[in-house]
Amino acid sequence: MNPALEAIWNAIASIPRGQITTYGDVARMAGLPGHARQTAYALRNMPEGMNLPWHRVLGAGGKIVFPKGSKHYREQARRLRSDGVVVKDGKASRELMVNVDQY
DNA sequence: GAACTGACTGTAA
DNA sequence: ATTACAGCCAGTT
Repeated sequence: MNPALEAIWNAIASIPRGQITTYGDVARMAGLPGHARQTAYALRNMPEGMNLPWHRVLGAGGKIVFPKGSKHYREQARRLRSDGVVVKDGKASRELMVNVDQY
């Protein structure tokens, strides 16, 4: 298959609950620096069955890349909050998750 | 192989 | 804060 995509999927799967990252970071984790868009491609074309925490992947600065109010946008925001991540005005923050982890 | 495309990113106005 | 634009790079036309 495509080893690059598998590396990316693998990297995403390794993101701990309550933690967030960016497209560029995922690419770097997968050993593909500068391939942020490849991460996007991998997410877009990910198989149905594999339950990846795709919602923990955000754009640079921790912001949701989908158009605000779009279906995907709401979905991602919901999942993030479900992870204990604070989402404010399209941007996700890890600040409160520290507290969550402590309890 | 050229042209386009995009769940990206950083810089500039 | 918002918008435009130019790099970016693999995949698809």
